[in-house]
Amino acid sequence: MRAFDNPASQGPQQSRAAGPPALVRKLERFTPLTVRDRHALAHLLSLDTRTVRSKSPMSTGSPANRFLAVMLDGWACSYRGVRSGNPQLVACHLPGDFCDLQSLAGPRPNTTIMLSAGARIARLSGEKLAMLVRDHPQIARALRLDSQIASSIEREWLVNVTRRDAHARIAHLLCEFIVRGEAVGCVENQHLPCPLTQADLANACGLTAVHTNRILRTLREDEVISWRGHVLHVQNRVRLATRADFCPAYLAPTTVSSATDVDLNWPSA
Amino acid sequence: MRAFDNPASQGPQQSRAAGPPALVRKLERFTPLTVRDRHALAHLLSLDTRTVRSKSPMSTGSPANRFLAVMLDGWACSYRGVRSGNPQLVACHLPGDFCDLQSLAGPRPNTTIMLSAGARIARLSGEKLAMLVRDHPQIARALRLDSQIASSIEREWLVNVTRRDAHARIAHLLCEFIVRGEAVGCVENQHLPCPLTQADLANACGLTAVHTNRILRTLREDEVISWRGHVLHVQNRVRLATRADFCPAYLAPTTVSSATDVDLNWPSA
DNA sequence: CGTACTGTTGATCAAAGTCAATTGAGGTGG
DNA sequence: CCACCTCAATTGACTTTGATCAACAGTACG
Repeated sequence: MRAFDNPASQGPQQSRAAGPPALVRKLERFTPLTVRDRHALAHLLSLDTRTVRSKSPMSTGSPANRFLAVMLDGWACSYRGVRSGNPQLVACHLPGDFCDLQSLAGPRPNTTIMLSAGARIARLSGEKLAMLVRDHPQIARALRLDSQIASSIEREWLVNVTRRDAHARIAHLLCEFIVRGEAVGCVENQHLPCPLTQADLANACGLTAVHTNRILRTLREDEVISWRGHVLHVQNRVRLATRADFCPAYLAPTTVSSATDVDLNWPSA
Repeated sequence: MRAFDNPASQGPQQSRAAGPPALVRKLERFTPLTVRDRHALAHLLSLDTRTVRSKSPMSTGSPANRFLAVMLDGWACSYRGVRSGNPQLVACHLPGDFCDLQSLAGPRPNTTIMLSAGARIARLSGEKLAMLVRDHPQIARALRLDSQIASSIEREWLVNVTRRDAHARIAHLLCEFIVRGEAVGCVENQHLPCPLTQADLANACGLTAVHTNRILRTLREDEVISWRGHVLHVQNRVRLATRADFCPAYLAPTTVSSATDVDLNWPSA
């Protein structure tokens, strides 16, 4: 079996309704885009797409021909391996997310990116991306804000695993998923397609799969969430957020006066 | 007592010998700099400096007048507070490090940066930084690489607290400090000035101060390290690295072909 | 010279890990 | 279409790591 189907084929399970690409949808939350912006972006995301049938590792291209992946559909997970023990899940990439901007510069040591079954990605060369941000300042601005959020999320994960008990960790991660999913239109009626296994969830939270299972059980028994067939359903959002000590501020763009925004945190060559 | 002494004064304890600023030294490890580059950088770092006498929080400026701090001497720590419990130490800034590039865009929610006693910083406005990277492409390139490493470190901390036991966590953090310290010329004969308290160390590793203390004791008893008067001394580096499962790859710049380096991961406005 | 951190040690306890066995579901090949 | 195989989920019994509570010593600094 090939890992990739032919570029034109569709994944077995669509987790997003048709419409603008998730990335476009997300960026428009940050800054208004012109029709031209939206068009350019959508076009770029349609040039070189791939769909995987089953869960499989993703390459970021050869050293000479590196590319950046944008999630169109399905999820990806970045794992960081260590000598002993399970790999650590360090990031989840939902539709509309970049699979680690930094991977353009080269693969990170000891980390692998796994695509969920049925995931669809768009591949972007560095040149294409550079052209895009050069010709579309609003998109560039939105991308900066988005990448700030991505780094904010990584930081929150660190806080999550160190400062919260197992119960709150799981709850917090689920809250994050729901909010991120909403931002890209993946949530319908509190239902979010989520291809992670319980072991993944455990690895993200620094717990064992066994313990994670028990916690999910109590969340189910308390009718806070249910999780059947790779779909997370949040039944009682308030209770979930309370248990998680969840504060969504880290997922919102830092409101930046346009004066200080220009070109600062992203020095260009 | 004022938090800041007058700009020209020296801190009470110099942790670095005189010479080029730590930042210059660090950047030169990435890419060769011209005399002009070095000069511009050193000049910029001399324009607006501050020294604190005692441990104190650092502001990143008013919304209208934000600045970026570069460590010249001493350390800074970024703490992320949570509702219940100790703040989490999310990053340490050694001489030559930026105190969170992102802070230029605005303060991060719930995080505070503390300067160690005797720390000296240079303050950089966004405009100044933008000019610098525009006029000095080699510096810009080095800054990109450096910021990649900074993000790599944050990721490693996540792995550290989730995938290693208390003993290895502490050892790993100390290994990191030594390697980072060496890169900026702060280590002399395996001695590194380190203003952290045991409680800080504990907060960085997701442990309690009590437990951290016990672990430091065993490390001392085994003659792996000693830690007296805010100076860390690594007596047996191999043993420390072994206990830590330490692999310094994440602290080294990803070797990047110059073809893919340009302007990609740092889209400019 | 006292006040407030910081470091140190002991005793006890609980949260989460480990080991092990079983069930269930989805995909594969005959 | 069914038998089979693998992976994911589930549950129980037991263990251990590191947290918690408490008290005290050393040290820096105003």
